[in-house]
Amino acid sequence: MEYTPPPKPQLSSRANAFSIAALMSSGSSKDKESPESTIKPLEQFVEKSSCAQPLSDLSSLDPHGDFSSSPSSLCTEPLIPTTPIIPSEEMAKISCSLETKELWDKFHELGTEMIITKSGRRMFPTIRVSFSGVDPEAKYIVLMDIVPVDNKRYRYAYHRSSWLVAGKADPPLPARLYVHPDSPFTGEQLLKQMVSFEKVKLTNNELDQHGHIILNSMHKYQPRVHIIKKKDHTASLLNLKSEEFRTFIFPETVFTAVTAYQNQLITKLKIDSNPFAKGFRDSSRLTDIER
Amino acid sequence: MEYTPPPKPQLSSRANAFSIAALMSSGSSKDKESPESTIKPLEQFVEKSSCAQPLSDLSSLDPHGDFSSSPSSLCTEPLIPTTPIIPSEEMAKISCSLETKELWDKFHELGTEMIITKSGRRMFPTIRVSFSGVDPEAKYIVLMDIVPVDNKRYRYAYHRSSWLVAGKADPPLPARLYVHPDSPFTGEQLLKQMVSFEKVKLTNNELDQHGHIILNSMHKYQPRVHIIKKKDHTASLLNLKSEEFRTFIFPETVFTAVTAYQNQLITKLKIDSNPFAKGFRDSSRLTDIER
DNA sequence: GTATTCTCACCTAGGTGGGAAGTT
DNA sequence: AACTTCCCACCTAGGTGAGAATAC
Repeated sequence: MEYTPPPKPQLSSRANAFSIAALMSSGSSKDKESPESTIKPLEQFVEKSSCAQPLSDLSSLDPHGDFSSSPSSLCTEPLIPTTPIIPSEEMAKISCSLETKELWDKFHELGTEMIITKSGRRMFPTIRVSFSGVDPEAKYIVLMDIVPVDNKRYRYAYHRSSWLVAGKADPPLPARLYVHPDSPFTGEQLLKQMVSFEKVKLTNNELDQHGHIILNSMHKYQPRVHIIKKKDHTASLLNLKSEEFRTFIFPETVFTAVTAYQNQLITKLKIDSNPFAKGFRDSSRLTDIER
Repeated sequence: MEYTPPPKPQLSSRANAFSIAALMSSGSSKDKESPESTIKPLEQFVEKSSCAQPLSDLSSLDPHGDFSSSPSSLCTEPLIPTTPIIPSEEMAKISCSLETKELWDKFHELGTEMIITKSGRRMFPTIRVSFSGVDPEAKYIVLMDIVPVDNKRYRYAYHRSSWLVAGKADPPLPARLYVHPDSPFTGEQLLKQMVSFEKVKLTNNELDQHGHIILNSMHKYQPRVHIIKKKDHTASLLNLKSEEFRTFIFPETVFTAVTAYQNQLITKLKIDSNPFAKGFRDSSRLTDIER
């Protein structure tokens, strides 16, 4: 039951918060303290997305609903953004697959929850993706963000073990991008190794200074993976328009942010599949007498 | 006594072995398995060094000899390489200081030893440097290597607690470069943050496949730090000639590679200053009775 | 009542030198 | 006799959910 990542070599990752400005100006900024004021809204990316699903279509709460009918973890279909933008022929070739799909599917069947804390909590399962169709000689920036699925707030009805709409969403929080810390990648690297977002952390602290992704508790979210082809001579935010984007969404990775697990089956699956929670597995807990 | 690095923000580092070819072709190769055959001899870099001390002058074994008379950890003097090469005006401005000088000095007084193992052992103390005089807008590759100080093999005379020459050096080993895994750096990053080589590992395994630095046991070595200004359009080994180099040597970081500590005072200083060895400090060891 | 925060035992992952055992 | 290898107890560093305490 414990989840062990497949043998494909992985790139390590380091926690890393980026503003678009820093990203574009240095090409590979590793500064951890990008000032909050320079972080630009997600929409700058969304408008250029080539594979972005209209998020209003993703609002099903039923864990056996729209998402579970998604046949594949490979996102290759160009979807219709509000302002349709056709990717270049070259970018259209790129595909991206979710390496951890099996485990995500198990969680998705139950209704995935992710803990958010003040200091930041990792996601489990981890988002790990592989790319194909990239140019081995080119350089790419790979990043992740997490966007609201709908405009609702939820609560969990323990007596019937299901999620209910509890009202309108809380005010939106500062949108943050998690640029994969090994960016920029060469296309050659992307073809050889999977990209793991294991170090990304989620927080409910609106004033977070660590660059973690800020979410509202009891709201439903969709992680997204973006890839940008980097041009060597682009060195400022102004050149952002000339970058080329693709956005990939894996519907089985949708989750509800919580400060404590609601569904006990989710707790059990986390304990059984996350190596760090091994101490809570039945066989290793001390009984009252042993203690 | 325990050494805590100063508060200046650090860049994390990841283990990383580079061939020059990979370094130059991708700009920032993160491939961990550079084929041995592509690793080029150190001399490609040495010939371009602007601050390389003639290593034959560094052969003193007496821990109170030449090195301790070195007045400063700031290496700014251009020294005379075999083929003198004048650094560009711009590169000549760069200076580099050893952030961990105080601790290195303590070890150097006793005669620093570094453990080498088959699987690779970290250095302690760690080499941590700060740069000044770099161009904030430029990109730099920062790397480290470790070169023999002389052509001798040594042994330790326990009864007199001193090192003796034991003969001629063993055959030289494949020279390896440790490119700092956060390379390339922007000049801006280098001015803000120190560069730490904490992840570099030393091995005595000539067939090492992990990219660790290979050393002969009972030989004396000098670590060196190199900085290369990276030009965006250079993308192959052929362009290496057009890169600009500076090399910095901190004589207080010279050490003898060993498979087990020889000088008990070195062991004691390691135990007292390396947090990972805390278990061996007097106060925390169990007596026979307690055990 | 519901949601959040905090501390804790219990893990993973991996860096230490000691010391026994092995090699040359 | 000198040197190397291997396993080990003991650390650092930090990721888990439980459950009590607190906040709203």
